[in-house]
Amino acid sequence: MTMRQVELRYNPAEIEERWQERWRTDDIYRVRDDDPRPKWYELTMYPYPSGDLHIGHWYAMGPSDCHARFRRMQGYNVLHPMGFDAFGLPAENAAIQRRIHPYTWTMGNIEKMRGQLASMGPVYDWDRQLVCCDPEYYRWNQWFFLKMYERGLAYRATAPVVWCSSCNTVLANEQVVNGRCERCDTIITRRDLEQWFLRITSYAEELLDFGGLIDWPEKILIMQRNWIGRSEGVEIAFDLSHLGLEAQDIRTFTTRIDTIYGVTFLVLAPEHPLVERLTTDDRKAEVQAYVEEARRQTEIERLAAEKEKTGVFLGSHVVNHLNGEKVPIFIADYALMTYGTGAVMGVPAHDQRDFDFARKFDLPIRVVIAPPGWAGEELEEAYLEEGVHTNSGPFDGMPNSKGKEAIADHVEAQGWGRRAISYRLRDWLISRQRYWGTPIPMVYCADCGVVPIPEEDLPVLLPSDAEFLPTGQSPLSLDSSFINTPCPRCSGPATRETDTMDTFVDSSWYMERFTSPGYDKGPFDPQALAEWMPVDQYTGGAEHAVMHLLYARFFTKALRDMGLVEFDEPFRRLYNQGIILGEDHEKMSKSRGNVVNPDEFVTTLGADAVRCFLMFLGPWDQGGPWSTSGINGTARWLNRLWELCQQDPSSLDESPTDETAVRDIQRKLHQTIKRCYEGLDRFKFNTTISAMMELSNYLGRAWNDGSVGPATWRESIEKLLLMLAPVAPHLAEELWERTGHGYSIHQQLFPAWDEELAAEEVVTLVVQVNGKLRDKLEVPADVAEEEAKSLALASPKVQAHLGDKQVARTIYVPGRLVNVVAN
RNA sequence: GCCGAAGUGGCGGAAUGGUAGACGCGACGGUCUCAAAAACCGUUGGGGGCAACCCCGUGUCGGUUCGAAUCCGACCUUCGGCACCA
Repeated sequence: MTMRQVELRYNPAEIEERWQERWRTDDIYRVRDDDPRPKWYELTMYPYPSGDLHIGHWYAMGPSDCHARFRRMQGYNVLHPMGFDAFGLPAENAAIQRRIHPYTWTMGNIEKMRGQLASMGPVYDWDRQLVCCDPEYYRWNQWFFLKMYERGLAYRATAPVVWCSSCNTVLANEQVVNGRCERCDTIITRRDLEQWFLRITSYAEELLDFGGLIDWPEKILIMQRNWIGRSEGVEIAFDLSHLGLEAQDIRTFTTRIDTIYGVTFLVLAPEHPLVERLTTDDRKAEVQAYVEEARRQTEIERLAAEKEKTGVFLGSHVVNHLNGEKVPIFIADYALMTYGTGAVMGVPAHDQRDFDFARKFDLPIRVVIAPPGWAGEELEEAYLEEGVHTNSGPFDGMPNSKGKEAIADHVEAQGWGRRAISYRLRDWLISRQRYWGTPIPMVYCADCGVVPIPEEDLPVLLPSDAEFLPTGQSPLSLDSSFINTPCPRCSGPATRETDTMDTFVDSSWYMERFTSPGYDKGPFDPQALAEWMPVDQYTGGAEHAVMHLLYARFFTKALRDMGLVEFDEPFRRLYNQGIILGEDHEKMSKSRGNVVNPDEFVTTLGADAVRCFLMFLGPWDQGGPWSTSGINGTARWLNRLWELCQQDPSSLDESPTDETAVRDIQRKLHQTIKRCYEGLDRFKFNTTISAMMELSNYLGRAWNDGSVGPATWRESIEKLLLMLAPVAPHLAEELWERTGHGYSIHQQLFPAWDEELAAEEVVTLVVQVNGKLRDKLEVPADVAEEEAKSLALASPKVQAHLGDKQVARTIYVPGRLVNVVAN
């Protein structure tokens, strides 16, 4: 395929490099905390330093840089910083595979990416760069951890954790995708380990309150709401006292207490602590086999398309307090130990899963909520709708919506249970069996137990001489000089925690660190924090809808309760850009061979052309396919601007005779300013650029006609360049200089528009007959209704279409349309 | 299965109750050139007509309205997210 390419009249590489150098030496993007202008903090999610700035990064960062530049031109003091999410697994894999230290690998990548980022021509103030593998950064991770530990927000627990045998690491539940490791796609297994957790669940209720957010996509709020998964119900006990065990009952959680009389069995999660005690001798072998199977099953279960219900009877029974009935106890993998109490009351008539289970095991299906017109016949499937209580003792005849409350009251009065709220959200597992992360600042002493490292001994540094084994075992756990340390409390021999923290800890507070990145008396300078936070506009991919954003919100609330910050939410507004696809409209991937390398286009067509095309290709939030011929279009436009803006207006006639042409060009100019202002304000980059293209086309025609004077021309070009500045910063600066303006265009305000100049004097009045377009009339914009209607009726075309029909009514939309309704 | 987003020319898209297809790509025709590329000018939703013009057209079917790409209902398709949540 031969690719035709624009031949530029200018050398973008030369211009861009020169201006980037100039901006750097003049420090025009330095951000000052004490600037009197109103502040605007615009943040793009910082990238992982993979070593290559791909087109996806450009798509995230180019338009957000443009938006930040627009806010500068609106007169804000804009903080738009950049840093690197520098801890994480790939560095460790590189260490294992290529014997490069993760630090060396990471810092080398950062250097390379800084160069690539700089080639975009962004407004980043590099003095504020933040790299979270820097000990001066991660010491504060450790400090926060200690603060949380003090307040009971960090705790250690044994938990069946998800294990990826390929990454050799524990995964958070949230990091498992369809039973596979999110990162490497390996099928996961399970392991029991002592882990550190952060108690995000204590903030579940507050995290559901989005009141402090201004402009977040509804979609993200829905995802977070579903993720937290609040449900109201009743925790109710089933009696075990007849068995003479130390456990007197089994507690279950239900949202359908109204169906309690329909319980015909009980299901425990296979991992439930009571399983062993409740299994009768004759069932032991079968139960044990099932438990083992279930633990292994995470591997298999997701692979089965439609899973049939499985389970095993334990041999014992519980008693339903409400009707005194004995019902059998099963274990089944559809009961999850991680949700509710790990036990489910089985109501087959009114829950589809229970229904399927009962069918499979031949258990009774008792209707307790009668469907309308039900005459006692058997159900074909679970009945989930509203109905009237039946087979429900004293509650018979009551509508179940009422019964729900009445039964809950009864249960609470009898002391069998209580109303409760259950969340799907689980605590945040932060332990990672890895080297390349923040060491968890804890020590284990034989005498004193778990002892936190004293604050003054932070940071606990990662040892630089760690050994990386090809097995992927945690280098810290093999490093005796790291592990062995005197106990901070008794000075006796002790060992360090060898786990490091999830990298989401780093990103939970980095936006605060950006306000004072060099500060060493605390995680951030309280004054700078007060000046800048919260982030006014956060942008990034929707893939972080839940985890990162929820963790950062949690951190902020926890820090607030420690008195460290004074706001409730870290990100006031959020905007998610879409995904840039390959030229074949598929997701870019090496295996598809459709990956676009931005550097090639930067070299040949310039960063401005790449920025422009990424913004032009479609609405930013929808993403869309890259197009190699499409970028030619934007390059061609910039090329035309190069020519157009440098036309010498002194050759134009000083006193143009064509007053209308002058008025028309002013109107177009002011309409364009308005459209661009509003477009940039709302991330509508594609239509903003279209508007500028329309203006430049218009100016081009005016030039050819010679219909305007030099003053109008100069004003138009000047304002066009100002509008271009956030979009194509290099070219705008170059042309600004070449048109005799003072340095720098990036310290100018965005042009204002004049509503009167933008207003149309003559409008096209659309004339319809019965809703079909029949004529167009040029009329004054302020035409009166009666005038418009009579003009419309007088139109010969309208008359022709009316024939001998009677005009029933006439609709008038001021300045737009007349619709003649006739029959 | 559930939740969410989206379906408009050959392609990316514009128009969020009032001229469907702005802007751009591609294609076609022309200018320039020995020639090509680039650049510049013009045409470009489909069908009919010599023409003025007419008919059809925004995933499908129905509805509301003087008027629907836009609002409502049902369905189909694609993409993204979550998955036994008791």
